[in-house]
Amino acid sequence: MDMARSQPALLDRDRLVAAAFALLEEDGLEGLSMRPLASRLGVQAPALYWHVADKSELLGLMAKAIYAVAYASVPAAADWRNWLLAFGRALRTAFASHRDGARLCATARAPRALSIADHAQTIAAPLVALHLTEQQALSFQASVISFALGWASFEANGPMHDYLDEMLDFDASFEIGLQALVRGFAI
Amino acid sequence: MDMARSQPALLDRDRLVAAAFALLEEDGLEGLSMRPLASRLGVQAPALYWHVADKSELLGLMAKAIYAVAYASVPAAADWRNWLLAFGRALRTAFASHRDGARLCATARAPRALSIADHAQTIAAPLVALHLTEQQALSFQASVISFALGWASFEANGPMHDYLDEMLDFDASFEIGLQALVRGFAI
DNA sequence: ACCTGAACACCGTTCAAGT
DNA sequence: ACCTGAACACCGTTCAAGT
Repeated sequence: MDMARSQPALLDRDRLVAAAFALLEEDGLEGLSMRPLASRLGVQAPALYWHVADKSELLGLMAKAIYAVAYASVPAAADWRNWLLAFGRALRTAFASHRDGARLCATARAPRALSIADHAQTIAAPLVALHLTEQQALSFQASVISFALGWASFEANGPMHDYLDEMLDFDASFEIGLQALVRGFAI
Repeated sequence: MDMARSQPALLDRDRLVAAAFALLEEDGLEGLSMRPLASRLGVQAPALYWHVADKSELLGLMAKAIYAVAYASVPAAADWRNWLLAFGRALRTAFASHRDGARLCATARAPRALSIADHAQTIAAPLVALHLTEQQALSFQASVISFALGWASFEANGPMHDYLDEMLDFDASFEIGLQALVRGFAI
């Protein structure tokens, strides 16, 4: 009835996270605060706390979304090494696809997992399908994530980037490191 | 003369950074703020801005100190692979030796380097002495730092740590990743 | 069930002024 | 040269109260 209120419709976690990403893009991680986020959603700041326990939960949801994109964009692979290579590249892309994405993921506390064992299985699944044990799958994945996250952190660090840019080919060196890592895993 | 004022003596950057580390240990990265830091030094908050341009410079100095400890603790090595292995372990130890050390280093912007070329040479020196080119030295080091920083970030992430602790041996998996990485570098 | 208004206890930083 | 006092423009979060 009231078409004048063109704004909100529904305020759920998904809209909240989407608006948070938009704000992140515009103002960076330091600009991502509750009051501007609320006003972007046509609402007062305390309203956000109905949908989310606190800011750190929001950051956790954002990090989770970034990882989800990376996992989803790994194509089917012929063997576990190729899966890990594609996963590493997908992670780097996912971190770089949002302003301060790497810093966000390095800062964010992991969202409380539902069932621990279930979740581990889900994460390990694509590698277990390619004949790794669950232990190996988790261990190798942890290494690839660490490498990609650390690398993306450096790349996004302004002064560090400018400093290294003159003597380092970021794309080529990332590729060298990733391939060294994945090739070095023994089973 | 005035022994009652047992406090400050001198307020220089070194005392500032030392106090900041002490505060970090007690209250973590979110507790590291300018007013408590100042009062710990027996001074008002604005006084800090005489010694440091802003908080991000302070964080940069802290990160630099952590890296300096890691570099200094790498023993002489017989070849560049062993140097990189020792460096990777030293980094992990250095990050873990302060509460939120990894998050601090992932967040901090690099301090403005003096002379770019000089600094690169200094950093590359131990590896160049072991017969790598400066390009290789910087590239391989960047990969090892990325891996160690990313790994330490995970390890320090409370929920993530608890979640993975049941099915992952952190020490062993770090060693596997580091060795895979360093062994994989070709020259 | 979902949101507002008002408040609490903080932040980082600037700047005139003191010594 | 080094520091204080006071202020500005913010924070995250709680909580009673509204609808």
